[in-house]
Amino acid sequence: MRMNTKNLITFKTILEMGSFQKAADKLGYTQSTVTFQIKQLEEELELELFEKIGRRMELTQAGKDIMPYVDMILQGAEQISNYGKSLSEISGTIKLAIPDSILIYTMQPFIQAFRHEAPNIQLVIHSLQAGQIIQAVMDGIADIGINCEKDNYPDTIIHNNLGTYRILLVASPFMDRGLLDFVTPHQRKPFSLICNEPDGYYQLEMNKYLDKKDIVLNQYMKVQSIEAVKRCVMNNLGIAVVPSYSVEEELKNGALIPIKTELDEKIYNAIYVYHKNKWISPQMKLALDLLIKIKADC
Amino acid sequence: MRMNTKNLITFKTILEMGSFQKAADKLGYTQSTVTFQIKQLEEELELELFEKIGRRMELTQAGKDIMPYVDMILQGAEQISNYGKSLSEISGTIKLAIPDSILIYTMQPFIQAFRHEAPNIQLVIHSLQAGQIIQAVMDGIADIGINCEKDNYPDTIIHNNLGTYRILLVASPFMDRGLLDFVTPHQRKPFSLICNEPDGYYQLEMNKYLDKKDIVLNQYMKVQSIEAVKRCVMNNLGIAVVPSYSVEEELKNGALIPIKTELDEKIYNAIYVYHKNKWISPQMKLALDLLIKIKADC
DNA sequence: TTTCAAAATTCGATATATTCGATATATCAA
DNA sequence: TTGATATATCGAATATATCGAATTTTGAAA
Repeated sequence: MRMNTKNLITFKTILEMGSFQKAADKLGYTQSTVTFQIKQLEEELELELFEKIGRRMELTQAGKDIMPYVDMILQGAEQISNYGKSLSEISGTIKLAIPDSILIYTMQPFIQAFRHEAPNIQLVIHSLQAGQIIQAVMDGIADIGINCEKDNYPDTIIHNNLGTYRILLVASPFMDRGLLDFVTPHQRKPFSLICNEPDGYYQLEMNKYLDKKDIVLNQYMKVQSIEAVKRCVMNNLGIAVVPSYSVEEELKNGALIPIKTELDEKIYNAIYVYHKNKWISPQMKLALDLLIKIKADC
Repeated sequence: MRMNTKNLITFKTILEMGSFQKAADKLGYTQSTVTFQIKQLEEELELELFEKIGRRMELTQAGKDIMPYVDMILQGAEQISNYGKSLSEISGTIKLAIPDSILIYTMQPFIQAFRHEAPNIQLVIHSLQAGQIIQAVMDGIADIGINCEKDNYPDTIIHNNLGTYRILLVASPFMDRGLLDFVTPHQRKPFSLICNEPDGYYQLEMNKYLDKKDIVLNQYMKVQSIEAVKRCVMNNLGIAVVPSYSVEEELKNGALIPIKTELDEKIYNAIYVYHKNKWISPQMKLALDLLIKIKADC
């Protein structure tokens, strides 16, 4: 039952970095020290943690099974080391799983608020395929996931809606209205599609739609930010695909106009999910509280 | 964030034993080693754990505050060290708080079953006043409490009924029926009150009743076990106060007869309680499962 | 007040544990 | 086979933990 956090941290670092050598580099040890520490840990726990598969070290079943308890120990140690510290001082890590690109924009207010409230908590963002989010949360790879699906969760997963939004195609009000028919198929359009993330979710959805309709635009134009996208569209440099919430203001005051497409009705949800059985650390509580707060502000 | 279980165990042992010296004795260290370990722990955690109040070491507020996390760490370590072991091999401690004496009898089947299933889990039984049970569970002094009250629990406490029973005054069927009026006040009875636990709950309740009625018995007679009590009563050596469940068989076959008192209607409950926010370790789960199983068997 | 006993602390000596650096071994791919 | 990559082993240097003896602190008894 004798055990120390140093060896456990080395153990976790090996899993994170993928090799003894890289863990040694990260932790400032030599590789032989890491080998020694793991051997010592294995003796202390009376368990084999790794087995050599070829030139790779792989976690044994026992190693996988004890992970929740290793985390329990390290979490406990982390909480103690944060004792008495204010929100702006506490450290730790929160791992978010977010489906590729699209939702980053939605999450911006959250990420900013989080960094502001607790600058020392490391916010690790895994960008994953939408289908892998739940798995990541179930496996404990991510503490919190952001997902699009509204239903169909296993009951070990707690989920809450953060808001709904639509994908819109927008244009400048000075654009020739005759060119804005995006329903009739087989067209060639003499203007650009402006975007900031060509591989983003909106973009891909819209591309699929345009492909299906065989509507081809002049060229693609990539700019830095979604703000830049909007300004370009307002200056009639082309049209753009945007999430509805990002252009609400401009649609209201007429700086931008929506283009009718058959994608109009497509509604998306931003849902945050986390594992039911996970201990909610103060760090995680802060993240969840902020998600709810940001939602209320919208 | 560097920390080891050795120092934490020493820390916990000091609290348990009440002094550095006793902790050193228990753990097989010298006193100076314990001092060193605590000093080291304080440096690692960057916290003062003890303050000298006179010649006594008292836990600081910080010391109290971090206890849940210390427990979290030691629990985690315990689970790892139990990994792969069968139920009969796993170790650990479960602390029960039981109101003085009375319920020990009711708990006997549970205690036996528990010892049988997991002989290496130490079952610590705190005998407390009924009023202190909830507090003990809330303070984390006890993992599971057994209580008599049916309602009126704070919502941090989970409670479940284990069974109900009554207090009975029993006599031999050969006893002169004329002597068995325990309702009319101011009587002197020419026989003994037999009991095995003079300070037990039943006994005290019955004493109160007899005092109020001013019914005085010949003498008190103390025997070893509740089984002995029953045998004495059957042999007409006197009468006894017993919980109803312990004499069901004898009442049915007529070996004993109930004496009518105004206590007849008094119903007691055995309720087990535990803290909602506590992590339910496999050891604790076993205890809770057995409590439910024993209940079902009754 | 003085004295005593029960605790905790300090400190030097020593045994034990940790880390490094160099080298050996194993595996895969070319 | 050779080169690249990865872990294991071993001895020496260093750091840490423990003990035991002497010291200090404190409350209570004389």
